[in-house]
Amino acid sequence: MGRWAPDAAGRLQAAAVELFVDQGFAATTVPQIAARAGLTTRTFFRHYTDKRDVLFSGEEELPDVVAQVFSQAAPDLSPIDVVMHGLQTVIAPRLQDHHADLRTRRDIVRSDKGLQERDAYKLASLGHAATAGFTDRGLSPLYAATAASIAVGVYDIAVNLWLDGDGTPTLTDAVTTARDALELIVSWPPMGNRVAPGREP
Amino acid sequence: MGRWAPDAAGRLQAAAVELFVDQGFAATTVPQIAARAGLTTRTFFRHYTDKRDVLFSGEEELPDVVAQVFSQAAPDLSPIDVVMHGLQTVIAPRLQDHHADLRTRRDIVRSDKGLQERDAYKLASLGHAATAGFTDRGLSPLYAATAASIAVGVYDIAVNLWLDGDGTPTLTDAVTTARDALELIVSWPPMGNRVAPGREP
DNA sequence: GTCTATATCGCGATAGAC
DNA sequence: GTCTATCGCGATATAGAC
Repeated sequence: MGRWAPDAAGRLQAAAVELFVDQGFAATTVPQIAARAGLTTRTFFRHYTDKRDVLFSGEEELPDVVAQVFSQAAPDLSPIDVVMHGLQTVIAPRLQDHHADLRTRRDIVRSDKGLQERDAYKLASLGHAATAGFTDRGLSPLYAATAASIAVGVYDIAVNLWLDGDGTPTLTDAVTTARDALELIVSWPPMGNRVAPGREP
Repeated sequence: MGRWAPDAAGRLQAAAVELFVDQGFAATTVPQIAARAGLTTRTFFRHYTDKRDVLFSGEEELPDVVAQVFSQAAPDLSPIDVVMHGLQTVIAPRLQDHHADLRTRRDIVRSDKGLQERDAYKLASLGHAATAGFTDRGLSPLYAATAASIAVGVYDIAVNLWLDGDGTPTLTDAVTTARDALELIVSWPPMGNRVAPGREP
């Protein structure tokens, strides 16, 4: 392509993030974004379905990535180990080099309710993909949904834990931390069997 | 009797649901909804912040309900038991008489991506409220977020399980079923090679 | 209640790339 | 030529301002 400057989508995204950081998401209009990228409003909407979408590009692949995780996981792994295997070997490597960008993105998302909605939806979509993957492995709908819910929870908590810090510990470490927390909460000693009452393990 | 027919919000909601079922969410305009309720577009937006909001009224109270759950729970309950106690004694009773309406609503929500986004956001908001509740009980941020994630997962899975059926088994039964599934998945006997090193079973 | 900004999208035209 | 990305115009509806 020669008539047009290359990577229109990328330029639009860069322009959008700059403007969002600078003047806020709500105060930024699509015409502003398009103008800064040297394009028209109409072209913006050809690359992104709406104004929020510019912050979520690249995440449409995630369902495919999830499918890839399940196709690679050994058939005799426990559901939790499938989750851990997928997060450690496929998801974490995709994110770990973008700590700063992801943190900037998280700050923008947190500033606007509409973006938080889209973010929550993307997480739920991940869950649906995981449910399908577990169903393919032979789990019942109930167990598949449960395992997927755990997967989404561990992923979300781990990523946010990782973004709260400066990148170390790594996302891989955070995933393990989140899984350990999950197992601890689920196996929290009932009040009758508690050895050391009142102590948070 | 005043100058206006009573329960404008209720009439708007009823009109909206009828139109959504009839012609779909996207194809229904706010002026249509308002006209069917005998009101103006402006009045619609005085009662609901946007077109989607008409399907989510009554859920703003949920964070308050969650706070109520935590204030009522015995201080020595395990996190999971707090979740179970809250779902069984506070949440389930509020929903159990609206099986048919909630199912209609779920069908509408599933028909539109924007509604699914709002739905996912509401669930995430519940999670934030639960995180705050667990933090108030003295849990660390990590454990509070983990317990809240479990709470949201059990709630979501239980409600959908309940709505998949005809109302029996009850929502209370579904909550127990969801918790049992969670414990089974988490304690699934390990069978394969571990990806993450250093874990003691 | 009225007025208006602006998000969103359909349609036809255009300008190079192959 | 055909294909694809872009442009320009315009229409509609949401949503908020006055």
